[in-house]
Formats: sequence, structure tokens, C-alpha cells
Amino acid sequence: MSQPDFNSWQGIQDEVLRRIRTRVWKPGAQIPNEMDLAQEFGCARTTVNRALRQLADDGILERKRRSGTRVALHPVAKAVIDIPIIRTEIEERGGAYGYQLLSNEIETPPSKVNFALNTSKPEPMLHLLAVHLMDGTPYALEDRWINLGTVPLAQDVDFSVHSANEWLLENVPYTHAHLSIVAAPANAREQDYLGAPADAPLLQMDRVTWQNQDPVTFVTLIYPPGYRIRSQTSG
Amino acid sequence: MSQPDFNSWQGIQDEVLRRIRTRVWKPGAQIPNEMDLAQEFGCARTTVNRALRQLADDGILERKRRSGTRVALHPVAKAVIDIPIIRTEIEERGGAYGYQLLSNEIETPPSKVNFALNTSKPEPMLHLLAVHLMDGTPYALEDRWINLGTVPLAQDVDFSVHSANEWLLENVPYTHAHLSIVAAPANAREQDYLGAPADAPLLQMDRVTWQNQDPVTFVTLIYPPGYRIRSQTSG
DNA sequence: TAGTGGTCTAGACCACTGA
DNA sequence: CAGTGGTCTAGACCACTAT
Repeated sequence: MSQPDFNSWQGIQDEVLRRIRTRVWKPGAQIPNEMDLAQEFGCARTTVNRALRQLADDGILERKRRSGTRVALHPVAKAVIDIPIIRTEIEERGGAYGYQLLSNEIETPPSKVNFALNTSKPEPMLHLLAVHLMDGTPYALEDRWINLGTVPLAQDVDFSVHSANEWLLENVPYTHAHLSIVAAPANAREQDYLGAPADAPLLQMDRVTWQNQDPVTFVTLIYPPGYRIRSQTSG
Repeated sequence: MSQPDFNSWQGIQDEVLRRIRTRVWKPGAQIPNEMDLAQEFGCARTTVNRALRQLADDGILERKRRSGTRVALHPVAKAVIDIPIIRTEIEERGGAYGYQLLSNEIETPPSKVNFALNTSKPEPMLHLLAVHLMDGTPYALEDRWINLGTVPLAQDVDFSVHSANEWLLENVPYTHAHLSIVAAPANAREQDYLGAPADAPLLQMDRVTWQNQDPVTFVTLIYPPGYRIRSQTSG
């Protein structure tokens, strides 16, 4: 039997989790305050604080000044999805990466794009269509709009060499992004470039990125039938 | 002009992020050590540590003892998806929640389920099929296998009253989970219960949860056409 | 007003790892 | 060996909020 180590914040966190899982501390119930826990565990309040703060960040505890700490009633599970550069994703799977630019034009975006980017006055944007390949077969279709108002430099880049996916990540820092995932049927374009049967169910990932208040880019990534997004979760 | 507050860990974090975004500190480059930064910002090393530690947790910095702190070369973007209880999800959208159990049997699981749960010797499991409703219309179809070896209690629960989604979350704590998302065509069952056209593209979410080494449940949630999973990302 | 968590400080020791 | 981050401590003050 190894004794749990209550002189480390991780040891304390493990013990707190154990008490929550075994219902010693039930959902919704208040747990002792930091001072009392510090005394029980024989450590400084700071150490208890570190352990509990992280659990609160993870949504397992709810803390309020003055009213104390409670076990969250409905611990919302959170799944973290890694969104690597596509080249990296393919190479990590042990495949050879390929890339092909299909079209590259400056156009007035459709209202869907203006809505997503929150651009009220439609101005021409850079519209790119490209396909990413793994070992020569289509891995993902990338349909991207770049707001030249925010990223004027993009006008001078040769996107037949660099994929916009990489160029933007490496050259245009963003402050925040929105992402949504939906299932959509393959249309003629996707039949052509992904080799998908007509109306096959495809996973589609839409992402909008921002630089402070300024919209940077709206991208739709479309994956062939059967593609899975994976993630792990802690409970 | 409001002066940044270098006496708070958040102020320091903002400044560090600013330097990374503006390429003052370039990807891959080493940044000053904690002592020097503390001196520059006029605060305690602990405060700098708190700011940098969180950025390292987020994958923006890479830290190693003795060799120091570097800006991550390929900051993998991470999207966090909240996975609430379905009732909660519906009620937060302002809808009325409904639930209907469609079938409830003890069966030997197909190999797909055994594979996902890593159960080598196939033993009968509890197999549930249910539909969640928002304002009377189908919101999600739930196809669930519960490992009675890990959760024998489940045998005595009336799942026509409690949804397994809620009962498990409230009564069976898990330690970790795997999740995957895929697009799949509507089959006959989904046409019936979700009201989806034949072969319509549906978003499907598979989740496996574990209690330490023991598999708890394998659930597939299938959503009607057009359903979106959303998330925000920090960059 | 009083009790709780949130944070900062100054100092200390430790764990890891490159030279 | 020495320099770096990782952590703990004891104490302090502050911010919020239930009473």
C-alpha cells in the first residue's frame, strides 16, 4: 500500500476526485473550505487552492467567493479535439503528403461567408479551392475565403506552392476561432475531387478565425466518407 | 490608454501572447527565464510561473527544466467541445425535452462493440435504443450498450423513465472516455425514428467510457440532418 | 460585516537535464 | 556541476457576496 501524498497538489486532487467518485462528496454538495482542507491534509492553503482551482477549471467543481466550493451538479464532459496542420496530420499517420491548388480567384463572397465573417459590406475576398492528398489519394477538400482587408499580404502569396492552411497558421496569428462540424452530402464538386459517390455522407468542418475584431478567414474542410474526428476526455 | 497590469498573472500572460503574436518572440525561439521576466515585469517569479505554466498547458509554450522555455513551433490548435446531458442541451436551447425508450434487451454484442470496449470474451450486455425529443420532434437517436460486468446495477433500472444518458452520468462515474465523430447515411431505423430521408447524411458521435480499466458503456448518438457540433478555440 | 476564494510575495528546496 | 522550471510554504491583502 502506497500512501497518497497529501503534500503535493496532485495527490490532493486525486483524493478529492476519489471522494467525488465514491460519493463521499455528492453532486451539488458543499465541500470544506480551503483552510480546513489544508489542515486536514497537513499542507498550505495555496496547495489546496492549486488542486481545487484546476478542478474548477475542468468543470468538476463550482467555486464562489464567500459561498464556498460545491461539486458540480452536471459535470459537463469536455472533449478536446486537436486541429493540426493537415500536412502534419497526414505525416503523423505515416502517409506522404500531397497538395494541389484547384482554383484561386478574387470574388465577392456569398452571403453565407459574409454572415460567418460578420462582414456587413461585401468586399471582394480571396477564394481558394485546394485538395490535400495522402499517398496520392484525396484526404480533404479545402474551400477557403481570405479577408484581404485583414490580410492584404495574402494577395502576393503563391498558394500553388504553400497551402493556405499552413501559410496562414505560420504567418497570420489569430486571437480566437469558431468551429462547427456537420454532415453533408457529396455534391458534384466533391464527387470529382474526393472521389466520393453522389450524395455520400461527408464530414464537414467549418472554421472562422479572428484577429481581435477583424475576421481573417472562413474555411470549410470536407473529408471523404468514413473519416473520423477523434478525441479523448477526462472524467 | 490603459497601462497593462504586469502585477497580475493575466496581465503578464497577455503581454507574452502579444509578443508571440507580433513575432517579437518567434516560433521555436527561446524566451527569457522566469527570474529575468519577473525582474522585467517587476513581480515575483511565482506570478510569471503561473502565467507561463498555463500557456504551456495550452500548447503555446514548451518548457523543459534546465533548457528553458520556447515558443511552440506548431501550436496545435485545440477545440473544446462541451458534451452536456442531452436534456440540458435541449433545455438550454429553450426547447421542451422528451424521451422515449424504443427497445431494451440483454444481448450478446456485435464484434464492433466488443472491439470498442476491448472485451475479449463476449458476454451479454444491456442494449438500449432510445430517442430524445425537442418540442416533440426527434433530436437524437441513442444506441447504447452497457457492460453489466462493470455496472450490474443497470439491470434493475427502469430506463423507460430515466434516460441511460442521465442515469449513467449521475450514478456511474467514469475515469476517461474516447470519442469519435463520423458522417453516416440514414438507414431504415434512422428514417423511422429521426424522420430522415433515406441515405441522408447524419452526424454520428461514438463514445466509449471507462472506469479505470473496466469498460462501462459504448454509445452511439445519431443526429438528424443539419445538426452541428460547435466549439470555440483560443489561439 | 464577515467568510470565502483569488492572488501576490519572498523565500526555499527539489527534479531534471545539458555541459 | 549548475541553471532551469516545478512546487511548497507562510503570510498577506483583496474581491466578492451572503447575511
